Amino acid sequence: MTGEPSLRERKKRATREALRAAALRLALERGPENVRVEEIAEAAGVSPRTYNNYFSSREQAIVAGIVEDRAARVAAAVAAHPAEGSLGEAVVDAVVALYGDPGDHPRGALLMIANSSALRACYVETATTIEGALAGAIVERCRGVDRLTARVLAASVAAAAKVALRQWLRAASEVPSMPGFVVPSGSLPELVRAALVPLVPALDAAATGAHDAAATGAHAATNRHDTTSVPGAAGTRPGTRAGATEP
Amino acid sequence: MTGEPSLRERKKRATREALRAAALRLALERGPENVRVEEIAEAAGVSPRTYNNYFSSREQAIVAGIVEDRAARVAAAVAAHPAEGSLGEAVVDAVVALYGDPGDHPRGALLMIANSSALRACYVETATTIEGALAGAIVERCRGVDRLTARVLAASVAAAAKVALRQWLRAASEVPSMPGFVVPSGSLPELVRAALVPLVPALDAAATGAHDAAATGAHAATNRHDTTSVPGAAGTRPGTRAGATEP
DNA sequence: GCAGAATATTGCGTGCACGCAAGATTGCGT
DNA sequence: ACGCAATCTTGCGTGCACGCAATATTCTGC
Repeated sequence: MTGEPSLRERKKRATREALRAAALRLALERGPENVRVEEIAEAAGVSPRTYNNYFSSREQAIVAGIVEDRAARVAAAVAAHPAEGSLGEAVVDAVVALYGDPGDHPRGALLMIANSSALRACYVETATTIEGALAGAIVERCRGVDRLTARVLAASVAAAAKVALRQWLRAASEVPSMPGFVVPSGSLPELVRAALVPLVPALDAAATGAHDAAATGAHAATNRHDTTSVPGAAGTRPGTRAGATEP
Repeated sequence: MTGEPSLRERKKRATREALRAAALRLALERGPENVRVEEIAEAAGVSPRTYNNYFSSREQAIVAGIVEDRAARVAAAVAAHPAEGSLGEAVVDAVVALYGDPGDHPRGALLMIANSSALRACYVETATTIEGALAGAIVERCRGVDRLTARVLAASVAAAAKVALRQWLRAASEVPSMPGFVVPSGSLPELVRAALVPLVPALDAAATGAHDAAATGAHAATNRHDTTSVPGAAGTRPGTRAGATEP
């Protein structure tokens, strides 16, 4: 499925990986605030300018390793879920699994992220990565669902994940003594699941509404609203991500 | 209700307003890319450094006028909605009204925003402004709903609004001839409503689940999913604090 | 292989966001 | 009215993101 790895493609992957690794290593060694992009670039053997061709901010490279292939994984997890289950189950389980499996995280990485305000923001923001793939997986699983609806649901799921992440990271940041030194505690997967549960009705309703009357489950959430009466819904592209705005 | 506007407060409002107005005026006159923060600051009679004490990016000042008091307005709209209606209705109507009423927009403002990639991103991002207020309005309307659930629903609504905004802005940007000159067309309120509809089941389910069995509306969307029957779904971690905006 | 198209890398210049530490301004208690 | 505390403004310095154009590298048809 994944086509040929051309020379160019491999090189790009390699430099990206090198930058990512160097950024994480340096950040862990010297603290995230004491590492400059020039140093990351040098450690990876490219020019500083090239760095910004791969990552649009200093923090992205550091965080990139933790969240490398979220999009692909969540899509696969949704697709892999038994077709008998409801859409809500599938999506919730898939996303929970995403945050349940601690990839190859160097143990101090999450701790470092939790302690840096900039890294926290960047890390939370990466939850949006899954939007496109998740929307695709939803339409793939239940054909007939509106493209717009799928995108909305995917965006909602990502937003819920962001809320969970924020909550998790903040939970420990409010420790009275020792401000500025955060130790994330509690079960992140459970928190993510709890955050996603409120969206299950919406997911199931969309699924049953699209799948036609005889839906998977006997419990069709009655969806009175006709989701197809929309003027213009065109193809979509991921678009560019950029700066952080202050809540 | 609102206390006395102290001198300091008035001055801050004034300079903020001056910056906002100057930014919008200059951007409309000379095009958004041909305005530097130094000029905005000068036009407002403050130092360039002060500008960044009020707005964290160049685009924010330009967009600020269009979306000034979204948070307060949406909260008021939700609260003002007849209590007999469902939560979903209330929230959808409130948000649709937000984007339906074209405040005092100078007519070319939205057009300019639609044509500038940076401004588009910033404008779309402002949808998150409503999150906090909306979450507060939800818990205010239906007591007993989880703080976390309210935050998730609010975030989902904001995310849906963002999807709608993106779609709306993109709809015209894909005009074959004349790329780079966008004319947003179609009914934004309708698009927003369409984007929010898929979330109605989730909103109503949360409301009925929290409010106890006897739901508000006669036509309660039947939803069997008990939002509280999930391990750790409801009042899970003892750290669930709703509250202030995040720095 | 080779020429040319396509694409990636790099250096340079510019504007910008923001931490920091004075200096100016306002708020408040006495 | 006075002085102290709180807060805002400002200048300065630093690092950073990114457009642009030149250069190097890879791809493609022949």
